[in-house]
Amino acid sequence: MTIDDRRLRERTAQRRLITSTARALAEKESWDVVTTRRLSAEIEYSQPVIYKHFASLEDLAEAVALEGFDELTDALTHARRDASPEDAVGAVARAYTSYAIENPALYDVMFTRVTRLSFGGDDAPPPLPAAYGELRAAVAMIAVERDIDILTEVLWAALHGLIMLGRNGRIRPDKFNERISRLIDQFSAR
Amino acid sequence: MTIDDRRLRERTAQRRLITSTARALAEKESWDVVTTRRLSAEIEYSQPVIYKHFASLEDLAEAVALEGFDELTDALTHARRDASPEDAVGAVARAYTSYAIENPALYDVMFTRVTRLSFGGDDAPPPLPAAYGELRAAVAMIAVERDIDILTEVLWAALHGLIMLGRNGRIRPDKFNERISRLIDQFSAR
DNA sequence: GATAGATGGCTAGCGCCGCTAACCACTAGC
DNA sequence: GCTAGTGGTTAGCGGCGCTAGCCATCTATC
Repeated sequence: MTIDDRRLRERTAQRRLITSTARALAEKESWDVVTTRRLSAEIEYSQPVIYKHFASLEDLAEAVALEGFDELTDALTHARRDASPEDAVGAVARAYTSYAIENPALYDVMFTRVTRLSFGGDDAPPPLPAAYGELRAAVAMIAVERDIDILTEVLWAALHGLIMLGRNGRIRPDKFNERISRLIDQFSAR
Repeated sequence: MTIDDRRLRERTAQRRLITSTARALAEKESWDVVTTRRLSAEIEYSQPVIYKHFASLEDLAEAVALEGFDELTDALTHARRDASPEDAVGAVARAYTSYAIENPALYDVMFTRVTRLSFGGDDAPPPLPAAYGELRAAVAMIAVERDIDILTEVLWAALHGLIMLGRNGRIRPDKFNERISRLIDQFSAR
């Protein structure tokens, strides 16, 4: 089966070439330029090759987004592990926003471009509940008598909102850290 | 000058026909179907007519978005006026989310599709700071010793995040009111 | 080692998109 | 009644996502 092994290896390598090139291109320029023609030029294969791996450009974006959720979960896990229980929420929140800011195009595809991915149902891809779980575990440290899930969702929404509004110039570009601190303060209260 | 008057009237009427048709079409189906061809069919004029009013489809979307900010400001103003000072933040927050949920496509174009609109600079179109001002005025009622702008920005981000995450199935579809209540509670603390 | 089939990749093209050039009918003013 | 100008049209350019159909090369069988 070594021949089939090699073929599978080559196939997955080509798939990774496509996703990583798409991601890099989006990060370097924008998702708008990630077209099948441009992408095929970047990977030095013709357009139909892309469709051997993904049924549509939307599917490709979804695959990239899932990679992002894996990475994000890793970042949150490390942040939580390296912090004391009472600082966990703050550490995780800062790790979350850092990741979003350092990978704007990726964050964009994770939360704005791809809308098919759902966190809730039983059919949710594993990386999504995993990322949520990290956030939730940190929130649990300070929840006291409050509903952990409600609190997690609200905190998450606030972080997401700060990132999105900040990105589009809807709130002042500076003062980002002040806002995060204020947010954590408010959520630690009571 | 009655002839020029009539011409101006007809011209602004046609412009309004375009923007309102675009908005209705987006709300009925999606912004994806608001193409120059489809839109021209809906308004029963040819494509180039659209370009007599707007330099690009992006400009048209921007015009629709600005209408949205005007309406949103109105909604917030009324909510604040009809509430007691201590309930103002909650009332405005609920009015904000209601407006977003009742006009999903419009909210989408205001905050996601159109990214050129900036709130901060001196060149910001009036409707934007106006909407922000309403939110800020409500927050001022409960700010006590906290920085009003920081607090407003964080609250706004949280509302925006709740709307966006809720819309894409990233947080549980029910429990929306619980989250808003939790948010207001946390921000009223201290 | 020749042959038949499967595999990986290509070219070409369909129907759409945003946007524009060029033209035409009609209106308004002298 | 002629001349401008205005409001509208048709036709087309380059680019888009996606697919049909073809070809070369590699694999497995005899």
